Amino acid sequence: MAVEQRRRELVDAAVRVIARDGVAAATTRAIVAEAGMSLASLHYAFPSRDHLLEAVIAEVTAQERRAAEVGLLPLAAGLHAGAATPPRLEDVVAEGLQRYVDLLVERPEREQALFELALYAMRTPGQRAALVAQYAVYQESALATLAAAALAARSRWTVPLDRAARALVMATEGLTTVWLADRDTDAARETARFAAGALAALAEPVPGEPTPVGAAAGTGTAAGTEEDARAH
Amino acid sequence: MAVEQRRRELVDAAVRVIARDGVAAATTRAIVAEAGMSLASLHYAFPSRDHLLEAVIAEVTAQERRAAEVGLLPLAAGLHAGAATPPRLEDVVAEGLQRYVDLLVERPEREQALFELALYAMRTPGQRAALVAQYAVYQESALATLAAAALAARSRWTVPLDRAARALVMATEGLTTVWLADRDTDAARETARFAAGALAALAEPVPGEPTPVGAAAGTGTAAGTEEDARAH
DNA sequence: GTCTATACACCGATAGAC
DNA sequence: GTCTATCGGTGTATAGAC
Repeated sequence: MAVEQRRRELVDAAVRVIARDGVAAATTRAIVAEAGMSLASLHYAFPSRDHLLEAVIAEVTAQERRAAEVGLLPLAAGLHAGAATPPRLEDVVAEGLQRYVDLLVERPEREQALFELALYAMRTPGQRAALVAQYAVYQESALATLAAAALAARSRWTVPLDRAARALVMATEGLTTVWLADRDTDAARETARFAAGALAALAEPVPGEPTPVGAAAGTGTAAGTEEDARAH
Repeated sequence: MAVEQRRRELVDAAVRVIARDGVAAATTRAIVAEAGMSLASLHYAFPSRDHLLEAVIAEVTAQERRAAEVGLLPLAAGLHAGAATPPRLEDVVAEGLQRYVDLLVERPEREQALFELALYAMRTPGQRAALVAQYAVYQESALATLAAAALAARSRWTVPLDRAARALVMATEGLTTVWLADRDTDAARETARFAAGALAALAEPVPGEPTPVGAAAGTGTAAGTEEDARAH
């Protein structure tokens, strides 16, 4: 087997173990058992466990990026469709955050694993770069999402977009942390709506465009917005 | 030595080790070395490492509660002083969040340790109760702080207070997570101000009271607000 | 390249002398 | 109550046969 292929399989196996049992349980033995190979193969493909985990962080970061890009597609599609009365920005953002909560409730292990990996990276000297890259992806995704959302709602941001994006990342991280602790989904949805309103207040309608009248909730066209903003 | 005293010393030692080196490094041996006692003493005072860590979580939770109560004092003092023109609620909340950022920048190990303990509790079956208690304290502290802040700013909340409190907890957790990852203090302060504005929008001035005119920033009387909201 | 076997350190927990 | 000494298990990493 090619070394590259073996590396990929090991990383995938490590991702599964970490999601299921946590970083602490992701021992070299547990990972090779999951991958169905021998212990020595791991040290042939990677010089150490830390190097393998570094590759794991890079891989999940890349996955987040892909998920964010895919998540933007339905939003872009919604742009072409409804040219008459655009949805309210608050509703677009809220819909996206609700989608994110769906994702969170559906696969909490993934979010928890991402947190554990981030904390592991904070404690491990050589992993800071990987950690920074991870959050840079969150920030970029949030930025792209907010830009697309404003376009869909015929609005423009009244603050520098990176500031709004950072606020969205903060909200998503906070939402995740608290939900992981108390598992109160209803409360999380409420808080998500609050965050959407707060973010939407940072934008204004573009003049000379058709403005949304009333609550344009449920148009459905602009769905799928922020599962990407943080994607996980 | 009394067993109770020994337990206290072990818990304190464990807190120091965890803050310095993380939960994974808080082995029984590392803890007793920090406490300056023998390995057997730990198992005399606690039946297992997990039981000790449970006591650790309870202890830091109690510390958070005390920190929150102490943090409310200056706010209450500010109430008596400035009866003329109350500060704007947004400024009161912002000031408190800035204080929290100060705390975060000053002692990041503590915040990181709290996250690690929370994740440990999520993974360990018998520790869910301790985890829920931890976040209940955050929620209570946020609630008390927002109530006091509204009083100081002669305002009243237009949404159920527990909803606003949860939003504050979310903001604080998100602020912490992102800052721990990227260490961008300026961005954190900016985001904190955004969160303060968003929260203040959930309240309105109490009619028949003197309303604040202009930006009443820098009165200083209502300082020390939310280091308590999440306290850590 | 891939395996088995193993080195060596450290883990949580306990036995048993004092 | 407190200690030293040690058990059984598991961790990462490697040696060496194939």
